[in-house]
Amino acid sequence: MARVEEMTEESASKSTRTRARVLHAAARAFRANGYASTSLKQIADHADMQAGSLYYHFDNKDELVEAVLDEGVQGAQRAAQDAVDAIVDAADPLAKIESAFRGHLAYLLAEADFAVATLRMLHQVPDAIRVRHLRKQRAFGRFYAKLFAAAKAQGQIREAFNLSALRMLLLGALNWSPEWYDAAGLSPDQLVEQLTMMMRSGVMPPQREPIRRRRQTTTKH
Amino acid sequence: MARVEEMTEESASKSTRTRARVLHAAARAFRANGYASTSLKQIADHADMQAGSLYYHFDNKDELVEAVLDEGVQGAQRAAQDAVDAIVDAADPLAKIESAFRGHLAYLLAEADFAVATLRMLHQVPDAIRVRHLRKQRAFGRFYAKLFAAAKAQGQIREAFNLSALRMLLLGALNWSPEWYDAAGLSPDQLVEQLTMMMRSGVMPPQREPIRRRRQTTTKH
DNA sequence: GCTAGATTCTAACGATCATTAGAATATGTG
DNA sequence: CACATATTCTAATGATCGTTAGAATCTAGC
Repeated sequence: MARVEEMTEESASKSTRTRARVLHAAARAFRANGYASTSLKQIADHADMQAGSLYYHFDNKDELVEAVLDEGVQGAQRAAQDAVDAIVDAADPLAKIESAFRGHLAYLLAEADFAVATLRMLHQVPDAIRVRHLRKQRAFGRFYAKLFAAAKAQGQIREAFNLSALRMLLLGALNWSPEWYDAAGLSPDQLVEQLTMMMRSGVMPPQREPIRRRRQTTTKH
Repeated sequence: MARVEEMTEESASKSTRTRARVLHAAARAFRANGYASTSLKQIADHADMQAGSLYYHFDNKDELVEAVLDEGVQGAQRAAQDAVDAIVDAADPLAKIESAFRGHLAYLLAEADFAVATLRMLHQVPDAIRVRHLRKQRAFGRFYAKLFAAAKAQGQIREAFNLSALRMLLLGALNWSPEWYDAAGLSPDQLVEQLTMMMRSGVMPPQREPIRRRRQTTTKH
């Protein structure tokens, strides 16, 4: 339950610190190879132990992977929540969403082992684990849903938008970014700025004539 | 090389048709369980054969998974390309992008076994396969890059946008949608409309005063 | 430094799985 | 029908891996 970062501090007992070391090793290995093709030996190698010794800290592979999943989703949620709490301007809900995105993406890119492993392994883990994990992910979804509902209530999102679809599209853009992000280009905050710039006002330059609405585009025949 | 749909036609030889059946079975199994934890027995069950018989059509598991990956990326690219070719209005590059999105997403949701298996397995397959697959994916990326470059050249995308980041964010939104899409809500085309509506003009209602630009939002302390 | 408890290691087990060789069967053609 | 070829099946092999039990080692408090 405690945060992984806390578990690595000196004050923690040896057992707790070793457990955290194993967890990081597991996250790294799971991120690289997925669930099934990551062997306990690989994890143990990363953690400087023998495979059998892992069983002193975790009952089995499933419990280990579930701990990684938990940290991945809860870490992202914590990062987004903290970023929202830092926004004081209650009159600008869109700014809260943008701040959540910044915190969220910063976690995705910084703690990429946990975050990416979590996103990638969802469909590889045993059913019981996936069901429990999806519950936690939906809680995270509700957190964002509230932010979007508030923005719409304040008139910052047009009626034409389906809030659920809009939210999932934007979160998809975020969640996918670790797959291609390369620091050589933009910083994480600059990347979020690209996303929020589009979200707020779109990509097109300001136009004089009313925006051309098109339901169906011209097609050949 | 031939399209999978063609391989199921009566005209094709028995071997070719069986190969297509195996490919579909593999896509379904790989989508559900990922690469490593999908056994050849599971694939064979879906295809009504014995595991050993698969080897008459494929040299090994790797060749089978690579065929699935190929179909997944090439099918999506074909769908997007065909949709673009159907647009006649060369003066509206954004309309081409939107049409590509429609074709692309339609494939993602319709041929979900291949498309989703491909997206999910990228990081689970052996290195050599992943390297080859990434090459094909980058070709698909260049296809979209040209569309975006044309839109910017025509002044449909503001200078402030980083074309590469914008493209990857939007494709991320698309690629992620099979993870949550549920036909109960919007149709695929309606979903793309939500995305393109945001892309063109953003979520905010038209405003009298100039759009408030904010690089940094107010934070506590 | 002795001792009990905590932690890690070693060595084996049983299960699963990709792969293979050869036997068995199906198919199309004369 | 007969035969060659194409296709599928059966059964076994070897490798990998999660898991376990018990021995070995380390650690903290007296």
